[in-house]
Amino acid sequence: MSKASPNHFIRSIASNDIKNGKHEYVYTRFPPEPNGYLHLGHAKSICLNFGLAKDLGGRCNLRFDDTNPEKESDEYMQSIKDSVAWLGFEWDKLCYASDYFDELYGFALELIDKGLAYVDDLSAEQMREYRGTLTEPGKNSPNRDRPVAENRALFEQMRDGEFAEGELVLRAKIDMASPNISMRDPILYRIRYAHHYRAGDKWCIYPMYDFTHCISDALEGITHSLCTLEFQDNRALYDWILENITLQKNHIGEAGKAMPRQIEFGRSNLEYTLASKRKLIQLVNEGHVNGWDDPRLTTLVGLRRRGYTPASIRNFCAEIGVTKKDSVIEMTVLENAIRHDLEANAKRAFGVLDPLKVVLTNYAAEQTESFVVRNHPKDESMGTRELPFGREVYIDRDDFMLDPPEDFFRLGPGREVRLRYGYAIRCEDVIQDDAGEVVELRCSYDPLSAQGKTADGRKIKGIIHWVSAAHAIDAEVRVYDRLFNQANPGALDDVTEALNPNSLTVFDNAKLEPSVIEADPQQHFQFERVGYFCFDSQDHQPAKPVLNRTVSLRDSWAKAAAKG
RNA sequence: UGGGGUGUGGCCAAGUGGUUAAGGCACCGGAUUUUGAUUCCGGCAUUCGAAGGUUCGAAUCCUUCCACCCCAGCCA
Repeated sequence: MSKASPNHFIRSIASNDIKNGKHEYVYTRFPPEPNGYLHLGHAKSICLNFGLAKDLGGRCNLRFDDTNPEKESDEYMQSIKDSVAWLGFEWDKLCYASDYFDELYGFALELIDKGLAYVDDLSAEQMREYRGTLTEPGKNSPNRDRPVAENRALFEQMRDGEFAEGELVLRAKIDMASPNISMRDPILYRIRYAHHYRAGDKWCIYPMYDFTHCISDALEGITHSLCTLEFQDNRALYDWILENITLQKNHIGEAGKAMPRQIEFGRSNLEYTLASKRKLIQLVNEGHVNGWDDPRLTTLVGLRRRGYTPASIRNFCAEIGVTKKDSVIEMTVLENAIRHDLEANAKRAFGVLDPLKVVLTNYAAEQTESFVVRNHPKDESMGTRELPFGREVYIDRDDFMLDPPEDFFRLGPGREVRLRYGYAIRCEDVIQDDAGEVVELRCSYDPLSAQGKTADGRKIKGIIHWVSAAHAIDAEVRVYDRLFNQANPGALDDVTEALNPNSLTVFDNAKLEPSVIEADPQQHFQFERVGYFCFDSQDHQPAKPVLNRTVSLRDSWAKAAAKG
């Protein structure tokens, strides 16, 4: 269901603003801080911002909100650019808040000159005391009425490096008694002697988010500034700043006939996953996962490595909607999105994860043949391939039971199944080792059972996949399960308590049909009856194939079996 | 207990005073099937956080109450 742009409250606001002539077109921005890797939550924001602009004929910038040099890096910035592009979006302009540092400084001076900002020397602790509490108003700083000229001189000295970190800050002069704590003389600039990954060492004062963001929006001509719910209180400050500085006409932008409007939407969390950067870093650093792109992570790089397609993530985002309510999405929604995409677009192949050897005792030892099979059961344009067959084949251990129940349609002693696209076989003998483990099956095949028919017209209910032993390619296949066994691991102080010990299962003796290895390494497969797979982007080599299971196929048998 | 938000089926989510409360995911039936997949068809909220009220008529308007989330970084 590639959803055609569902309507939601932000879309309604934006299209009304165009209809009413408030703006000529919509102009949005996706404003990440380059201090970590993007995850599924960011994908929602990316799809919202870029999608809105695309659908309404507007534009969208990628803007790095890089005002905190100690946490930001070029590596993160590059990765974010890659992920946005990978998701399939093109930014109108690539912007950096750090490119506005000169202008921002100028606006700060304007506020000082208007008596709307002052330099304060209260310590962090004192400032916290002066700020008051949720229920009590704050009180004015003794520096609040410092003369304009002095403020200006002090601020310039701050910029010139004449003070130590933490010694002075620039504050807006608003209202220490405001019930909205964001308005209690918020800090606009702080001193940081840190190297900025883009601005270098040019500055030792850096603007705060609230001061930077609204002005960046205005400078770019952003019409709709979309952000998450926790910024609702900050909106008053956003508006206050823009109302109190002098923007040139072109600052409001070619599109903008009015100031940008901040609109907040709810975050979406996925069950059994983590979005907190801090906790993700812990998992990476402590080695619980293998890097930011571990396929069990819902980082965009992780999902990509796992085999999720950009379209599936876009569809997922369309599916979950945009509202003013934080939501918790079930894992099946994401899985449905990728299954839906890959069902239509992935080539079929045979792969056996846990091989059990089957010898066809009445098939000549030297004989081989091959079957021409379709790459997709419903899409002829995906072509055909040749599937080699011989006396020995591998089947999946799951497809055999020593003492199967009646409704097990697969192989068991004396039972008959069809090797998909090939012959019907009957299990004549089971070979077990000393420990009782089944190590081989001796079967007879019915030479008259090709093409899905049988000579006597008997129906064969069970159909299983297989790989010719003589032609099989050895591979390592990694099968993933949820990383956590609790729906909301983020609520835990120590997320490692909720780690699922079985989140990764390695099948290091998997057998694949030979056509798989000839494929484009970017390709996605469906191993019939098993799931969707892709080559691992880090560890795969043609001589030593490594694949990831993106997601299993739906399995109503397993579901029924689990229910008992 | 200050301010800002949110409450529609298991999870999302349409709906903005007028016939039986969209749709997706999940779930339960059944059909088709050389993937126990896909596809198809059917079922799945007398009820919209609760209680009052207005109205011929309310999930939609009013009142009160309840629950949950966010805000007291020189983070974003």
